[in-house]
Amino acid sequence: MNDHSKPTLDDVARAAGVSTATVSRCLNSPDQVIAATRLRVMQAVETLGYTPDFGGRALASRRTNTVGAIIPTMDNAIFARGLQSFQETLSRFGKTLLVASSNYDPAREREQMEALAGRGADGLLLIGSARPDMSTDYLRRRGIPFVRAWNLGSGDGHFVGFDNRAAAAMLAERVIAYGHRRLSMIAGVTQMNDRAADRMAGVRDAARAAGIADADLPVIEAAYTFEDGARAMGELMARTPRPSVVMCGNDVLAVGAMQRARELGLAMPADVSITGFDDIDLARVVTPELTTVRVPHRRMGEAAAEMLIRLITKQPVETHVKIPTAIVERGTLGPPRD
Amino acid sequence: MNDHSKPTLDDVARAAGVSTATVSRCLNSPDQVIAATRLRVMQAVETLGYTPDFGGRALASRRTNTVGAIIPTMDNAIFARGLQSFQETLSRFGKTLLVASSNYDPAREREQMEALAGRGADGLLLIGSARPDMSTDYLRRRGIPFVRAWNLGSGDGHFVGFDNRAAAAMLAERVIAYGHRRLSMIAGVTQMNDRAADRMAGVRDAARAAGIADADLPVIEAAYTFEDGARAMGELMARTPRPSVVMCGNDVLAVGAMQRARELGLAMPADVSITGFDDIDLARVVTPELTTVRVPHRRMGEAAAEMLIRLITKQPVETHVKIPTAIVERGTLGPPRD
DNA sequence: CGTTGCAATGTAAGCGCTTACATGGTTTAA
DNA sequence: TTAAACCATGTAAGCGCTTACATTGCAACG
Repeated sequence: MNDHSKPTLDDVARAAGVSTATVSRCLNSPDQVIAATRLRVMQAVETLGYTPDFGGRALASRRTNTVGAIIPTMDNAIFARGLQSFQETLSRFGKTLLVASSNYDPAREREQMEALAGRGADGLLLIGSARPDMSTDYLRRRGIPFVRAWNLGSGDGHFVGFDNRAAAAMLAERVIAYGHRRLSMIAGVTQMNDRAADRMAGVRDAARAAGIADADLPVIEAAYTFEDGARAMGELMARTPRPSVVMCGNDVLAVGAMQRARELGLAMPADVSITGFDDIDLARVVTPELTTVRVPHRRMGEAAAEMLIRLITKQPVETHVKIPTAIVERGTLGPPRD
Repeated sequence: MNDHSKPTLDDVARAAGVSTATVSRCLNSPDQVIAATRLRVMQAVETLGYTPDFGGRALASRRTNTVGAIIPTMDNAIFARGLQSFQETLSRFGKTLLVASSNYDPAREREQMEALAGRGADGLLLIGSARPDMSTDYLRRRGIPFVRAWNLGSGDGHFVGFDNRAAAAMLAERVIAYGHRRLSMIAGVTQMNDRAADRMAGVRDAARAAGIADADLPVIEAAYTFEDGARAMGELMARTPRPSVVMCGNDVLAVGAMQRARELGLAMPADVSITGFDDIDLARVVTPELTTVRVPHRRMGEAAAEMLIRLITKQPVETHVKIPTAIVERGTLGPPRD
């Protein structure tokens, strides 16, 4: 207590007049220790302000009850919701979540994998499947189970996600059904991001099926801030002929685009229609409310957690869990003016 | 490699034909090892897919280069920006950030403290200073330095933040200067949240100074989602006489309030003025753009990181760093109709 | 009353790493 | 030529914990 370095199991044992084994048992399986002893030990723990050292514990017991998640960015709401329920589900199973972010950079993601593996993560959650094989090989070699979420990979491994391509195509079909022929798209950066790439591919699929020429579907890739969306919108609106609709790779970009549209004095959807993807809270906050694709993030987070736990405990498990999506029509999509 | 359990230092040493000490040196102070040996070791590391075990390393070296942050919630953007620059600054100093969230619950915060302490955090970032003394005592007893951010405490310890009370008062003065006399407020939950409490106190200060009766400043506390803000707005607008301005404890609540105002067919600022606090990205995305208080989150994050590092390395350090705030007038504040 | 069995506790061997110290080989200076 | 100095590497002792196994004490049984 007056000693200024942190107390150890040994200190507690000495204070309580028992062996370190007994203290350890008190903490980990209290019913193996008789009540009187337990009380004495707990009191010692309390007065010394003892907290077990995680490193020592992990080293000795060879398990950590920790799982890691590596997300591209914490800087927007896209992953927040899903991660939250991932974490809630995990904690129902007594696991702790460690979150790291990769900034959409595969090299950084790999570093984070090593950091989490080194910290003893029992399993990992990754976003999407666009990454060097080296990275997943590393996890396989270390025997660390992982699930990939937010999209549906085709190969080996475990996925819980949705069909970004089909959902985007469906939305594009709806757009086309409104009579739009001069489409355009603000996609997320597609490199090393299969969600963005799939959404772009889906829109292209639908356009092609409707006989729309590539020239009538200009695509600009933009990073993940309002700013980026706004900038792309500016470029798109400067084109002639001007697109009558701007389909965005996610809601953040869409809101950025709306911002710019307003600055340009363009009414939505009369002058230009805009669509998003994800249906985050933001979508219902802007005026008019955003037409977008609803993705059940909470459900996906839960499913991912359950899958990962089954993997860790070596229970039988599905490899591909598909989460359904739905188009939510609100105020930013309407027929073109002409 | 074909062994399915993770490789250890020993495996690498054996593969490279050196001792574990040499491998360790290769990893931690490569210049102490001759190039030829180093190359051999690094190759072994590579082919085995070795990653040092953090627990073992921490145990042996008694340092972790890890700092922890406990934030109330990841669910909204209020802390994201500041945390991001906190983390960037930290990583410039070779430290890793572990983030935990407390859900605004002091007991949960305490648990997280213990979890992070157990994981060997060299220091901690906490938000605000409303928490049981027991919690900070615990950190002091373990000798773990911590800084509190987002507000300015008056007591002992280290703080980097801004004067929530003065800033809120200043904004309220501005509101009053526009001619408003029937104020109202949607505050964050003030219990165990000094930011929310201070902002409320600030508004009250200004109202009192202007001779506005308490009855003309109804206050509703709301949690931290759009929904909560909208609900509170509904209640406020149902009162008679109806307040001419709604000052919100943060931008998220303000945006929720705007949403409800719109549903009620109220024009802003003609029918009702609304103000926020924080100036997160969201504030410039709504229509009209939100009048709010700008808080330099990035700067605060940096300052907090620097302070914490000085604390950890036992360099001299200021105890109270005040970050300035500014009112940003945009479109949601105007004179009252009458 | 001597066994047996069991429950509570102690003993001690590591878990994977770092590092003080020991060792041996090579260079340098006298 | 030899001692001193130095460098690269090895040896081995722990860091704080868990846990298999050993020990103890006591109740229950024949």
